[in-house]
Amino acid sequence: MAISQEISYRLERLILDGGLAPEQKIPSERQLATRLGVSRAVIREALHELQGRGVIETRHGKGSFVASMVPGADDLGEHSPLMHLFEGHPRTLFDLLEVREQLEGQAAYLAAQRATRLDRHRITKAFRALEDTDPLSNARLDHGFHLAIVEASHNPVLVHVLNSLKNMMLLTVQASVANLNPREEMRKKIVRQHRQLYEAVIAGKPVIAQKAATAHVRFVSEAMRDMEKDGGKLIRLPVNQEAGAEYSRATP
Amino acid sequence: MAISQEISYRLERLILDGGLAPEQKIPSERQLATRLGVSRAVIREALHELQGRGVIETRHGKGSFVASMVPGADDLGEHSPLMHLFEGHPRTLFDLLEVREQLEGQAAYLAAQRATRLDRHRITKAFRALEDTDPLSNARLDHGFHLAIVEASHNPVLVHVLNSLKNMMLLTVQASVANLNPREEMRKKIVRQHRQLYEAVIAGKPVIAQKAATAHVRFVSEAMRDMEKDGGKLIRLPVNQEAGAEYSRATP
DNA sequence: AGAGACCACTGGTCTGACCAGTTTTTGCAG
DNA sequence: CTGCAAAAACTGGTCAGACCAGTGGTCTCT
Repeated sequence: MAISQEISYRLERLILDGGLAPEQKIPSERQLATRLGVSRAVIREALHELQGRGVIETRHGKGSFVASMVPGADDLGEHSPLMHLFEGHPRTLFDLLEVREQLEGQAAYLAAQRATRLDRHRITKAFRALEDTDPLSNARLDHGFHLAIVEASHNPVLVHVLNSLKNMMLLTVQASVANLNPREEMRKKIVRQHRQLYEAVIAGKPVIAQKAATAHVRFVSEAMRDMEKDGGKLIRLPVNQEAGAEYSRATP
Repeated sequence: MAISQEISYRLERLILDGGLAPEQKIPSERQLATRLGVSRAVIREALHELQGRGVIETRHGKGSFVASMVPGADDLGEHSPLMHLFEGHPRTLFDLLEVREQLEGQAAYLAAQRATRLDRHRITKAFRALEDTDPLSNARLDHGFHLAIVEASHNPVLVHVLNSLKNMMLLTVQASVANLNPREEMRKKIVRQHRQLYEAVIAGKPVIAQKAATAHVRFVSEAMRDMEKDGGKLIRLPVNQEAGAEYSRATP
């Protein structure tokens, strides 16, 4: 098999397995060439192949980046993959949460089944960090906790899809906790939900973990819906890559 | 835009518009380079892009060819382009199915809840078409049926994610039915599962519909796992053709 | 006629150079 | 010291020419 193919496969595997997060920059062509001991031409051909598959995006003068959406899915268009969904559809956020509810549940289920000792350690660490922190920096830690569980599911597809959904959410409104934490009473409920989820996963109880996770997402979802109904506007972020990119970078 | 991109687009349109037939040979790299007045490197990059998209296939010493739509008569089965997903990491396909199982279930659940009269009509139409058809063209109809249900969920995110997953599957192996239908006994089981799913959705029974959908995907998944265990090769399918393309087009 | 050497294709890789955007560093002027 | 513009040091994009490695036809010699 051609070297360029092997390289493109290796890179794709790396990305699919979650080794490289969406929006993350991959090494420069010259670096890859040197590091893998091949010419730059081969690297370029491999990258073009991944580009054709929609796995990466390349920008002149900047570099190549892991595509933000599910690989193989994008129609390779010029504009952002899912932006058309957001035009004047107030439901979209809740559509996202609806799907997330399901997948977070599955992730929790699988994590309770499959978590290794290392996974449990990571989850515990993330949970502890989340427990004793000021609400301001909570968003990132909240993400870290859920991410640890998702990764413990040992399903790279699940990791990738949920990561994509989370990034999509960040493009529309700020993460859940930032919107809800201001209300002390809600904060307590969420903390309790986190604890239930945590304990179920660590104890290896799939069904309970799944229910805890779905209940948590649903709770957040409904809380947001209530907020919006009360006229409280959800915090909207500018629709550029900044938020998502920075968020990704900050949570490796 | 990069020249290599322009060329890849030009070639792709040429192929899709019928200017080049499947299995037909594409001019050699050196010829294209001379004729288009660019270096051979950019031609190679453009071709690799098309290769990544599954539009063409390239064989050392022979040339590049428009990808065939018919998977049957391929001698490439052994070292097929994307089998790498199985080498040393045989889980990936099943990771996909694992997630699909969950989401198809949710889609069925929501469809049973939310399907409008028009949705039911569409689903019924797709189901009827699927019922009385020769197994050869089944793959497309199978997609159509499931798609109708997913769309009836009225959750655009769900539609998009499932579409993505299905496209990812098409990148690795042909859709379920094409691989399983050859065994008459399995075909019957699948038909029965489809009927159960159909009736539950139309009858507006979410829980039953969900169970039918997840059971169906799981059945297919396990059947594929068995096939692979038995040494049976899964059939590969070019990406851009028929089922995949139509599936994408049908989700505006 | 058959077998094998040969040659003219094909794609695959390498090298090193230069062009074109982007970001960082530098260094001078205020 | 600050501010800002020039310069340097990145990034990917393109080009040229060379050589290696498979494929298939031809042509000769037996």
